Amino acid sequence: MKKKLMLIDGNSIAYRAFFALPLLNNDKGIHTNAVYGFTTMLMKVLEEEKPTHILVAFDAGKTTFRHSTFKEYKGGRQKTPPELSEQFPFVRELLDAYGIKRYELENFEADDIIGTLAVKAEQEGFEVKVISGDKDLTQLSTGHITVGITRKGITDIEEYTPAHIQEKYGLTADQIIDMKGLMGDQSDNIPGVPGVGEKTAIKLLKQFETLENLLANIDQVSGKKLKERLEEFKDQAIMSKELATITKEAPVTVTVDELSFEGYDVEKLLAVFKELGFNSLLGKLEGADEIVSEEVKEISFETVESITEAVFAAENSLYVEVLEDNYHTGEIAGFGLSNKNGNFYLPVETTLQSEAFKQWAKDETKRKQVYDAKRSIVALKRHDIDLQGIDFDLLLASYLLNPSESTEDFAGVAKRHQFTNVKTDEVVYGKGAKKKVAEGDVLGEHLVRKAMGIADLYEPLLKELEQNEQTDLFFELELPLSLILAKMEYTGVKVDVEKLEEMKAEIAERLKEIEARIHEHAGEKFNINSPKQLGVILFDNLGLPVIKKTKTGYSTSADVLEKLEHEHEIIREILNYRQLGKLQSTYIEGLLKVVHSDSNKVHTRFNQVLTSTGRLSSIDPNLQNIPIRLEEGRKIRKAFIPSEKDWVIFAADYSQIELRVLAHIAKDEKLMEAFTNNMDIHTKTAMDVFHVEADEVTSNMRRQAKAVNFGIVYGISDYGLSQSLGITRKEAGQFIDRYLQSFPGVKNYMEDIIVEARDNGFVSTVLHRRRYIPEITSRNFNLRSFAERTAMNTPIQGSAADIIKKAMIDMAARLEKEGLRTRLLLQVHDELIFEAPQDEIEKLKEIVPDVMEHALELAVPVKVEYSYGPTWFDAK
DNA sequence: ACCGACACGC
DNA sequence: GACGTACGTGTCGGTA
Repeated sequence: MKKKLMLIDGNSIAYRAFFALPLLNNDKGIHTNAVYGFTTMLMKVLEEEKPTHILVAFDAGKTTFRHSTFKEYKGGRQKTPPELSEQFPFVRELLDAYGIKRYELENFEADDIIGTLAVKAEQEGFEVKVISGDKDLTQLSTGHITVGITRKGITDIEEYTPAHIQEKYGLTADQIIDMKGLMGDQSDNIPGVPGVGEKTAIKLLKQFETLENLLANIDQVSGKKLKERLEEFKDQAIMSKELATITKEAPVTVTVDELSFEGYDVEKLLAVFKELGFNSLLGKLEGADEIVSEEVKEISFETVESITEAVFAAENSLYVEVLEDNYHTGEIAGFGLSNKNGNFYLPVETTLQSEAFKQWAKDETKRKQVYDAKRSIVALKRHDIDLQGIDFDLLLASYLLNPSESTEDFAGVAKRHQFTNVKTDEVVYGKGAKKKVAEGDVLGEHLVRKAMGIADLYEPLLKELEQNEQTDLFFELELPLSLILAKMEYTGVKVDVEKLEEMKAEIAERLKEIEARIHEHAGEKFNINSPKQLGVILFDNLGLPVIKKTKTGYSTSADVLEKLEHEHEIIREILNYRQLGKLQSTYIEGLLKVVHSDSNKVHTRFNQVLTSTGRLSSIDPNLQNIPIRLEEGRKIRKAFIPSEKDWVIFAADYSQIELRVLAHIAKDEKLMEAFTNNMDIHTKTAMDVFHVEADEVTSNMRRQAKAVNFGIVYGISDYGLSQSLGITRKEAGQFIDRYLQSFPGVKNYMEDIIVEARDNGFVSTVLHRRRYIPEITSRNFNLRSFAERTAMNTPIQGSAADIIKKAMIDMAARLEKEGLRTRLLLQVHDELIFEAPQDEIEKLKEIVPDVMEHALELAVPVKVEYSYGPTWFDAK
């Protein structure tokens, strides 16, 4: 096996981790963010690189040999924050548990240790991988030494090979130090030549190759000022280069062979992870599963073969297990039940046939606490069992307490709330192809533990909700909504399969023709769906100009192709091919795959516990992204039809709900006035941003205003806006500034909400939905900016989600009250789609807008538009 | 089995 | 001055 040495710059990675992550505390009040970041980075690189040898190098003491050259070296640096210093002993402890050697050397920096060992190892035939957060290290890169520099956060690593350096800077790795000599390095207090930055340095080095050669030929430099500067700071440049040069001859006392890595000691490492509170990482430790799973305490439970009323109590924690993700098709595997009578395992066959169970299930006075109410309801409903009286959903409660935490498996959710007496599903059932229902007692015990977990967490989670003022949000909004969603999903949407088959045949024909023409243009056959092959055809063979690159090659995305449209006829064909191909594979074939053949219906699943803003998502099939924008795609909607003869599809959507919410939250006078007067909001925005009258707003101005409004609603950056408008970032930034000047109330809101997020650590919606935004205090500009946009955007998007959710609940109640047969089928973020009997249309025209518009009262009017027809396509 | 590129909706 | 820039779902090709 090839020997591979990994050299990690310990100080640098710890620093990066510390500044990239929010200040985490473990339960003992020790800060752990740097250790945590260090660990995640380590796990990732061990997994990816599989090194045979490793060393983590640290800086030793304050002074190094460089200080004798320049006593100000690294001067002006801020003191290491105590919150970070206190973490270093834990980093060392962590490395020891990993069985990774660490090393420091008096008078030398970690860089020098790494440089020296890298060269030694390369000479001994090793592949060498260096990991640091400091770009200086890239100078070490050679054919066998690759330097990985952490990018965003700490686990995203950019690989610097000589080729990559050449591509990025147009320089060789050796020239990196010449560049540093010229431009200096503020963080190390290396002066360089004042006025010379990266751009100038690269330009000069391309011409003169080395600093020495440049300084010997200053007369050939163009630019008077530059010449003078180089002349004046000649010595300083030489010294700077010297400071930036990593020595490859440090008196390192370890040999490369001593650094062999034998793999970590699982038990030791587990102990360290536990001490630090790294619960989320426990599961990622290979071999840890067995150890973790051994730790659950013993429980006793009873397997109930024949159910009588006596097993149930007034309050019951019930866990319904469906192993498959898709509970519309997957079967129930069993039940766990926990109440004051004891802990019970109810095997699936007997339970589903038990009349006692059925009666208990539908008795709403018998209270049930569950995990994932919607899943439980639908799974039971398929067996004609009506589950009523649910007054707690652990999954839903946990989501409301922190929507950013993932909710993949019971054990993970429970553990977050300190219930650990349950194994993960993966441990019990296995994963991937090996996943299967556990046998009798093993299954029983697992399900009982889950029921016990629900029982255990019921009170504490209610209390937490109460403390967050989220009791109403839980009981009045999300829990009732889950019942409505269950019904919608179970009802399903009827699909015109014949229509889809027709479209499939027609599109297949057209695709074939386009494909032939594309191959004709290209002069050869290739896979048009492969961006890689397409890139070769367009940019290598046809020689079209390269607009954008991805990290794997040429970009062939639609925005790139649109810019090339006039360069070659093939482009138009490819765009058409893509459009039709998307329709065919995702929407026609994809939809046909998930149609239930007995009913010709699709049963999506709405994920109620996924997004951090409070929106729903939809899968299997995703019915929230059915095409509408382009006419060709919109036709897909013709295949969505009512499930009963002579019924119609009735669709109602909120007009500009997010911007109305913004007007409400920000109390912006002009925005409120615009909505009160029922103005076209994009035209109004254009008038204010461009300072023109209504009749002077051109279509282009309106288009730009619309994009700005879009940006406000989705929290995009100036860069994002520049991309969508095809303008520069600077211009986009100016647009945003002008917008904010035009709507000072909005500007104030944006400023205030950021302060609020910083003070509280979270932002809230009108119905007290929360989203924590720890990165808001990050010292990393990117993370912080992103967090700020999140803080601005979440209350807007989240409150809009609150409103439509409330409308769904009110709507269900209203339909019930009016005795209508109309059924709610879908929610698509700002619209509700129903199927309805013809004779209820007139009634719906009145009540649907009424209910939706008054779900929550805002400071501005809320407007709903509706339409209906024989298919979803016609409801436009 | 997983990742990146791409494309659809809001 | 660079960083890398709404989210969620699904398909495909390419590689493991």
